[in-house]
Amino acid sequence: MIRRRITPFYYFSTLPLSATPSNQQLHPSQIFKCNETIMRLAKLGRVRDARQVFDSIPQKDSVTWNSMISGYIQNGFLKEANSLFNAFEGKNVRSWTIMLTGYFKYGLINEARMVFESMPERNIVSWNALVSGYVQNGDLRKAREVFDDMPERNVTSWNSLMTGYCRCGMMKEARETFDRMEEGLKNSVSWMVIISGYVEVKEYREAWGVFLMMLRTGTRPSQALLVVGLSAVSGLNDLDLVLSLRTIAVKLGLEEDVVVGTAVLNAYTKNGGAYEAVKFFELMPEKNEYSWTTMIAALSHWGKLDDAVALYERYGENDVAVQTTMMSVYAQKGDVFEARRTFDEILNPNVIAWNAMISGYAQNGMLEEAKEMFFRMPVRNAVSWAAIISGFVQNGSNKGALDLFAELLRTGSVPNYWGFTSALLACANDGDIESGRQIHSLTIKAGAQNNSFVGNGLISMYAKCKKMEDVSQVFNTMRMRDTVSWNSVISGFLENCMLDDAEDIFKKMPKRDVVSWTSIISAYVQAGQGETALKIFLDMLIVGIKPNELTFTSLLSACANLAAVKLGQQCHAWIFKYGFSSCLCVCNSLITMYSKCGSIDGLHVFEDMPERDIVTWNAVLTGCAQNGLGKEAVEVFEEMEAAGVPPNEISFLGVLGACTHAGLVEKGRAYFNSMTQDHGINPSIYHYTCMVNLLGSAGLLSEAEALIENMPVEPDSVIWGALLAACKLHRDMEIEQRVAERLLKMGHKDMGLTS
DNA sequence: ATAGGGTTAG
Repeated sequence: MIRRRITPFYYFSTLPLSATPSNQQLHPSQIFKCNETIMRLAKLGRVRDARQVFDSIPQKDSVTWNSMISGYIQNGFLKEANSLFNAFEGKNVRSWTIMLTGYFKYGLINEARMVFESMPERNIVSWNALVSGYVQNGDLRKAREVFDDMPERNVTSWNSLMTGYCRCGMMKEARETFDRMEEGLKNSVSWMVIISGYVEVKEYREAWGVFLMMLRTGTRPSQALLVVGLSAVSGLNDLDLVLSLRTIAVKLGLEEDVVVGTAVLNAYTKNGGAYEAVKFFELMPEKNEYSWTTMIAALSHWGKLDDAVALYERYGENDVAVQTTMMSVYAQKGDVFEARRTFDEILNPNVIAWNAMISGYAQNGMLEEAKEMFFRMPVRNAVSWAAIISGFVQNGSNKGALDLFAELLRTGSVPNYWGFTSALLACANDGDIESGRQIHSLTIKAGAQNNSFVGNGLISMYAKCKKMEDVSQVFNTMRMRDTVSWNSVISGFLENCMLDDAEDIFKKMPKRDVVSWTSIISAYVQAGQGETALKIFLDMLIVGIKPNELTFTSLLSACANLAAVKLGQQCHAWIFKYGFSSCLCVCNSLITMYSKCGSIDGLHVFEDMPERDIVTWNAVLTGCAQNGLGKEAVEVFEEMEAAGVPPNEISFLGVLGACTHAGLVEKGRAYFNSMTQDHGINPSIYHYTCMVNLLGSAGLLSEAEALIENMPVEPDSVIWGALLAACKLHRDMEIEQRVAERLLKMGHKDMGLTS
């Protein structure tokens, strides 16, 4: 919102207005200046001031009238625009065209069409405005109809139609239109529309192909085209291409240009060129808020949160985009108060900033605060809905999410597809088929059922509720079926243990992506068919799909279960090749795989890791313990504590097992006691079983028996079995007798074989 | 008066 102020004198200082009686003649150049003032004021949102100038002009020309009408339209005053239009006796084609675009701008398609029909004369610009109006309102059929009916067409007509196809993701039609254009007719906008259209639908190869085509025609790329080319390259994962575009930029004298520079920076960050990006950023001769935002956001995406903070402190200025990025950095660090402080520093927070704050709270489990912000924010959009509802879903409060969804319905708002998708996710998680069906019918009422996101949400919801007939029904009637839809059906079948059906769909789908391949691979891993999983993985490499971290995690778990260390090593090589050797979860799986295969190579992985989490430490710890390296495991545990990583339940299971192997009874006791005392973790039955093993193997059988008798959890057959085995080992007939009786009572006759 | 262009929230 732009606040209206009293018009300062200097706006009129060039005009003789205040001193001039309104009937005095103005020189044409003075009228020209007045007209300019009207346009400038309208652009600033100061329509009333513009109107004052308008009224004070004694002889208005057609530009004066048209500027004022257009000024009203720009600021949403359609009624005023219309009455001025009606009052204007000398209206010309331009006046009519302004009204036409005005009605289209606010979605009043019928009114716009009526203006067009009543026009006394039309030129090519009015026809183009009609095409573009339909395009902007998403009515491609009408746009095409008008385009075909036009008496003549120029480059703008063609570009408008193409823009329409691109906005609807109809790239085939867009390309046909582009190819139908005469070579000489194409201008830089035509190239831009088609290239950015491909980028929009993530068809970066195609986008880059067209860019190269353009270079071959000898077209000299403008600054904007270079930027679009860079955005195409940013999806291709090829740093050499970035370099080649930089070379072109140098040739065009645009290498120092901030906008081009920021696009280069962005391309580096999106292509995994972390080193290049940082170097380029530091050497940029001019940086603006866009450059800083891009660099900080990239650091944040790479998980280098502290570097992001450091860079922000270097920036030292206030800019909404930079601050918004920082809010999400702080939220990711778990420092939600710093995020809030940053938000409070923003002078005029926009929707994006509000949304960042909402999801920041939601990410940190502060749902009440998120909700408070949500209801307090001045303008809500699609993301606000998604943020708050999915915040509730992520915090396990599916009911809360659905209540919120209902509350939003009560406010009379019609949810958009993001709102629907989040609500459907809540139903899916909750297995709430009733609400799911209700939302399904709401999507149809709202005309959102053809949206691919909504459709995919419906598929997942029905799949989670085990309603596979409904899954098929939704899938078969979907208009916009994308790879995600196919993938959702596959994972639906897999969740319902229908591996054959899943494979059937996998074979039928037109375009398989990483997710499709990975889900089918992990399905075979989970079904215990590691060899098949590996075979499918090889097929995936052959067809040229780049695996992701999840693919490798699944694969490694297959290797681990097969104890196939050779294959595991082969995976390790692939992981290097595809650049996942620093990925936390992949490294964690590698460690687990090596230790389950009885190899110590996991320790090398561990040593080279740039960052470690609790899972990493536990993997090494239990790996050592399971491979008989009891002493080493204890060392790892101590190292972990020294590194400031608080141990969890699993760490204690590992270290207690290690103590048993190494015969460290005292140490084991101390760790067991520190669990509750120092870490506030209540020992589970498994921890007690570890203790029984520890005491039992040391021959402290009565102490072990007492421990079982006095523990706060119900003993099971496993823990008694452990004690029984220890009794047999140490030939303690008395306790063995008692334990055997206990086991017999529990209905287990031969527990001596366990443990 | 009609067509296009770098960053940020999920």
